[in-house]
Amino acid sequence: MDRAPLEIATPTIYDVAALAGVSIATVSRVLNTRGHARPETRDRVLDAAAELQFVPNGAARQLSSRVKQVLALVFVRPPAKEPGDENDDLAEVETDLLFTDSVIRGAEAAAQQHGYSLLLRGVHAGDVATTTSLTGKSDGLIVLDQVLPSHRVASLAARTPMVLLAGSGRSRSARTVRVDNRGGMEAIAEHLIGTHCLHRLAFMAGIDSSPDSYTRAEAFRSAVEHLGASFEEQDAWWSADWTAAGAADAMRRRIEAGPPLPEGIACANDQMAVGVTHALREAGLRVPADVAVTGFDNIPLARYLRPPLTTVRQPAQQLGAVAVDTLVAMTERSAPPPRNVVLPTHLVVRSSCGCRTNGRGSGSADPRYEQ
Amino acid sequence: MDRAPLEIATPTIYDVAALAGVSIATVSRVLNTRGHARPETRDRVLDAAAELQFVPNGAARQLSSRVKQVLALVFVRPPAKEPGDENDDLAEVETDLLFTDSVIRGAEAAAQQHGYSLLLRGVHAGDVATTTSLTGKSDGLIVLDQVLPSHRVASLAARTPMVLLAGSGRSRSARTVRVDNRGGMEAIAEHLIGTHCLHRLAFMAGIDSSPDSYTRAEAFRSAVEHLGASFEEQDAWWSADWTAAGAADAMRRRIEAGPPLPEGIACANDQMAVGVTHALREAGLRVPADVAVTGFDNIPLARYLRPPLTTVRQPAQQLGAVAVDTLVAMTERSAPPPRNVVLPTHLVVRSSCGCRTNGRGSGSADPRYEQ
DNA sequence: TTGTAAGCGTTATCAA
DNA sequence: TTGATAACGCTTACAA
Repeated sequence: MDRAPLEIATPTIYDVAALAGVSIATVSRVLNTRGHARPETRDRVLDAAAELQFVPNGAARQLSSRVKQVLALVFVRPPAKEPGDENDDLAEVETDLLFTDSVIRGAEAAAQQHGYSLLLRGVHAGDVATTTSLTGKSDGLIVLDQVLPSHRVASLAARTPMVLLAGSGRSRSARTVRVDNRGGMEAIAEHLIGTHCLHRLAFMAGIDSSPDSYTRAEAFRSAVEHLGASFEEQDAWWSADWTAAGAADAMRRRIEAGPPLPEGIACANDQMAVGVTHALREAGLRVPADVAVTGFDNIPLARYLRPPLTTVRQPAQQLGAVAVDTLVAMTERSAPPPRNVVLPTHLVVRSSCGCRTNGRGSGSADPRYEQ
Repeated sequence: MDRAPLEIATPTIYDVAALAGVSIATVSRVLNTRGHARPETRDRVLDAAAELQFVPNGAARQLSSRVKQVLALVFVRPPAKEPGDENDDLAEVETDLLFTDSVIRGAEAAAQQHGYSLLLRGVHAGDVATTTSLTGKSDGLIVLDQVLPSHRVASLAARTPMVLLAGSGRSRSARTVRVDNRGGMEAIAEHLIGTHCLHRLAFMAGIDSSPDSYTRAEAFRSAVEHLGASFEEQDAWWSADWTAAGAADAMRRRIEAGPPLPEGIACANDQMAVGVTHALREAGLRVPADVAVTGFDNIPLARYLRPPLTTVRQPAQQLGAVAVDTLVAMTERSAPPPRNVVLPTHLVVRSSCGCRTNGRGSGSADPRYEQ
């Protein structure tokens, strides 16, 4: 308590050894509980380390042990906006990346369970240099969709453990983890057509360079046609982004173009479903009475929207977690990692498709109701 | 093209030097563009590095240069749920952490601009050990609210550059970055009382161990009383968490407890405002006609809710960015970092408070309308 | 059980 | 302009 605090800027293992009167090897062994030490020396070392508040230098440890205990996650950051209208744009960007956030969260949680930390890096699409440099700082790479062109993926994957996330799943060179987009959209199509007998359908897509968006659009279109409903070219709108605002704008334009409007609109994510609903309502149209609307993702607020949103649940956090598990398996060679993983999606039926929900009562907020 | 690819597991600077016929010192100089090299040797080195796809080992570089170019961000992860009802719980957890996600995003973006990566680590509240160990892997620490008890903060801050985020702002030992919670809640109180002449008000708080929640509750209560409206003990509900579901439950319980209900309910975040609105509507009450509801955060979907949510915008991304800027200033001693930063909040008036919004037309989706 | 010493792959300081 | 060579702080044989 009244002891003068030792003033060593940042103590090394040598300082601890000196204070405890042992060699650095002993300190290392004690601190890593490797080998056996006499209880007495053990205590001396521990005391010394505590007194100096010793924290091992990560770089040195990594260099020596050849293991970094770090996994890097690379994602695409939308290009920076002009300064000025900053705040509003930030809000939109935020919407845009909700999915990435969930993946990050899941990955971080899984990494932690394996004893790893997550190194985060947003890059511009195609930025090979920074992606590559992360290789030197981590034991393995998780690369989100759209970060690298496929030939780059191949050459990187040859040199370092790497998992490709949420892409088309077509890479031959890297392990891949993704979600069953196709199954989800087929379920939506079946529901709209089979249950609600809708015939004229449309799709609101996200950024058109995204395989996720493309796959969902394609799956929906082919399911719709296969089920005998129509899907006219005019009604395959492509919004500029994944946001509610972008979708609302696209919907307004479509409304101005004049009737006949489709009877049902499937959106590539939940935020866009919100935007579409908003625009329809502005124009005096009712959802779902006049037009049915569905989403994709099942964001937490989906069940509280009006009307509660029918959507597809995709396990975004699990996506990140599985990627980490795979990467750890590759790095530690503990178990043979699966080559390609496809996680299931589930239709979540609420009211925006036209299904009746007991608007009062606790029904609509009860997960059991939603299957 | 038809050259046999060199097979070196992971090439070092020695391999590059050998291939280029120079010393490792020269390789290092060329690659870091330090000092001058003859163009000819320069090219030889660059070619060799390219051919081997050389990527410097981060650990070695860090150890030698004493700079890691890594900033760590520590946040509290809610305790893990029991396996079993996994999916639904994940959805809730997700809601809960939106704020943290934004901070992370802002921090990552700022870090990147300074040339740093972000090391992410979720911990359980009070987990000193892992927090400390991050010290060894990074140049500085950003510690989110609730991670460490204050005496730990002090001792850690003495040993490593560190910024405390979104806390009470009371730490004497560490730099602090937070948001003007008080100003935001005062604006809400003034609006509800001054503009809408409401007299019986209530507050829906988040987790009660959170300084953010506490500060908002306190600020609202004192503003309300100062303005001559009433704030009765019975109506200071505390929901178990920050989620829509938790708030809906709390609201249902309050409704069951019987009238008189408050005329206005201020919530500590937007998600809870959604839950409160949902529960009120279940009970046949109209928002805002019967009860006004407000939020805090201004999440992207807020303007698309029904009714569009009156709330307080807080610059979550900027919070993370400022923390990083401060940390970098501390680490590089480039500029004197500010000791305590308080970022402004802004009232965003929409309709859930009782203000009229043109429900049709583009007004409600137009940011300019909202001040 | 403990200590000595050889790496780990860089950067950086000297000489040459 | 280049090349030896000494750190950097740790882990880990190998000896004692």
